[in-house]
Amino acid sequence: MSKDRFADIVVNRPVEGPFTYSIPEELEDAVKIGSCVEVSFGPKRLTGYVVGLSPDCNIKNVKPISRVLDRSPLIDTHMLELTRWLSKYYYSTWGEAISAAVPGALKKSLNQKRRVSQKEEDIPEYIDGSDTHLAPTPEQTVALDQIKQHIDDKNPRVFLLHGVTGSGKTEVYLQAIGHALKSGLSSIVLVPEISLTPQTVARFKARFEGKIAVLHSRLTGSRRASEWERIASGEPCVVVGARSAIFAPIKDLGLVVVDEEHETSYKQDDVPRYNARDVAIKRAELAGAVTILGSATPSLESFYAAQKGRYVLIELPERIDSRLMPEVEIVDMRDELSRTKKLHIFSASLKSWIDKDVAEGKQVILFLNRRGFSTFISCRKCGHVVMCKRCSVSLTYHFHSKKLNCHHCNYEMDPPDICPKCDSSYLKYWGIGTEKVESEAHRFFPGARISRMDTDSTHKRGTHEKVLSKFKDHKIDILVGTQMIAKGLDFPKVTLVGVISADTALNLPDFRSGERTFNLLTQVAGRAGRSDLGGKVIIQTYTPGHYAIQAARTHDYNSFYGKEISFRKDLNLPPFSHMVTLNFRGRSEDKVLKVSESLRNKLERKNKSGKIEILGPAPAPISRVKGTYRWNLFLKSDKVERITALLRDTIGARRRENGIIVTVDVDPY
DNA sequence: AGCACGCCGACT
DNA sequence: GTCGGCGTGCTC
Repeated sequence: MSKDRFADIVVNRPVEGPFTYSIPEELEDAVKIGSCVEVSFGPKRLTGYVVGLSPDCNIKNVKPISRVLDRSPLIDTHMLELTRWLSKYYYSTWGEAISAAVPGALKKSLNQKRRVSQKEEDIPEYIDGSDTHLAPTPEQTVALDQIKQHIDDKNPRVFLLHGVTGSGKTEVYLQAIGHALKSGLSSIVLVPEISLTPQTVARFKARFEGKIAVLHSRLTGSRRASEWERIASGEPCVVVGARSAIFAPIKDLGLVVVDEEHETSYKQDDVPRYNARDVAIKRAELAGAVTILGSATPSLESFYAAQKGRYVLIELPERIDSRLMPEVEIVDMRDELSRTKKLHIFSASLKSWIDKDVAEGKQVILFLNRRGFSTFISCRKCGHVVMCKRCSVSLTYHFHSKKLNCHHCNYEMDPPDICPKCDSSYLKYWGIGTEKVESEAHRFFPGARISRMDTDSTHKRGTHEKVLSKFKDHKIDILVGTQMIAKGLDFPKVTLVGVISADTALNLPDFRSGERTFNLLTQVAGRAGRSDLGGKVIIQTYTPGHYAIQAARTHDYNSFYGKEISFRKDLNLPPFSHMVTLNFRGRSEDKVLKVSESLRNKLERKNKSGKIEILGPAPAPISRVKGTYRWNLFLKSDKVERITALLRDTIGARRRENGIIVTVDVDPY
């Protein structure tokens, strides 16, 4: 066999490769498939990845590889295959996909001296002591038997574990992971970034001491690199991490767990715009590993796949301790308005429940999905609304800073005394945010100890933890907050959760608003009644009849799913189709519109089979941000590949069209 | 993505 | 006559 003297290399740029470079003799032994190398690319020196080797090439002016950056390849052939798939599916280049899969810090630390990794003599053996486990319920036993069998058979099935908080999903994960470890197989556990807390990690560490590797986005560079290398060493282990942990360099993968699979934080918002849940399924498929998706409120996509038999559905219907679900009361704020002739933040029912619970020494959470004091100010004479100069959104009044603030570009200004349009002095502050809820709570419940938690209140480091621990110690009676307080927190003395308005999420211009609202309400409601004290949830809304709200009241996922899926079917929305969003951005709205229209026409002409539905251009939900205009095209089809093929044929890897920035988002979330 | 090249409008 | 706008094309 002749020597491989040339290497195919991809780079982290939006250019389709690979590009061929020659291998200098002195690098012959070091350049392998998966190697990370430095090459001169045009006028620049870039990091590239070797994706192929060959003895000859037919390109005239081949440049040599400058140097090799790693000792042994960072990426194995499985990871090459996965990133190749990812780049095709999510419409990025291969180099960009590989770059997303290899942590940046690792690339930098490659050439630094390595410390000899510490010997880990004190690792206790994996304890399979069933004494530390809760006795499995019949549902758990059935689920586990199936999962274990599939792990043993290297059968890459996807299991959808549907169960409320406390139904024992984590126990199923832990035992499945334990089973994989016994066979020498590693696991990856994906959790949403916000859930990657010391408490979560501790739960896994307690069971698999010494075998846990944590990949957190806030790990320092060297720490991240050392975790990466430890995983790559090949010892069976359990990787716990957020989105990018799906690329952990595990050798023998037996199981991938995606907890809270419906979470939007699994979607990366820059190139490559992948969804870690779907990458997880693909990775498991390539490795012959089992995937477990877990959620109390599965995404429509996943539940539909389970209904169709593509995934195995496992229902864990009861709370493991058979505690009752909290009672949910819906308050129709229209009645409230016509009865009192005034707009109150707290309905009569919510107010009396807060009074009662605080008096009884219990705790209350008040939830509102919106920061600030007043969400907009407008003129009573001419109707003018004070807007951000650069964005198409109203400015929110913040009480503590006494400023108007744009929630999109963070622009800040002093509130005007007179209407900027007609000079009248009849400016009225409208709309409620968490600040207003907090101040009204002080007014209505003067004896109570009240705190607020949202991104405004927790800017200073540590404030977040301080408020939470004060709440835990019951030094706070009423906690007001945004979704920040909706996730996973377990406060046994919280007996009442008030949702100030369920309508903020419901009225967003997005086909997933119903799903988001149901998820959010279910999540928030789960904060109440986590002890024998019981729980009560009060949801205030102007649209009490909406099925997302009604289903949240009865804790009935199936009823929600039934309504939502028929709506999706009627409009041919996911999961009945795949969607790709094209976003056009530029300083001239005229040009943005022209470019998007001309691309629409081009796509229309090439869409000969008519199997792709093209919608738009339509202004983006926030049509102007920081002075740039944004318009969208929506492409729908049965298969993503049909759409991306059409795009490759029209715009290729180009991300700019006549000076307008074009971004492609596959399966937007 | 950068960056060079190249072709038409308003300036010393 | 040229300076410079951005539209187009290339990177092994």
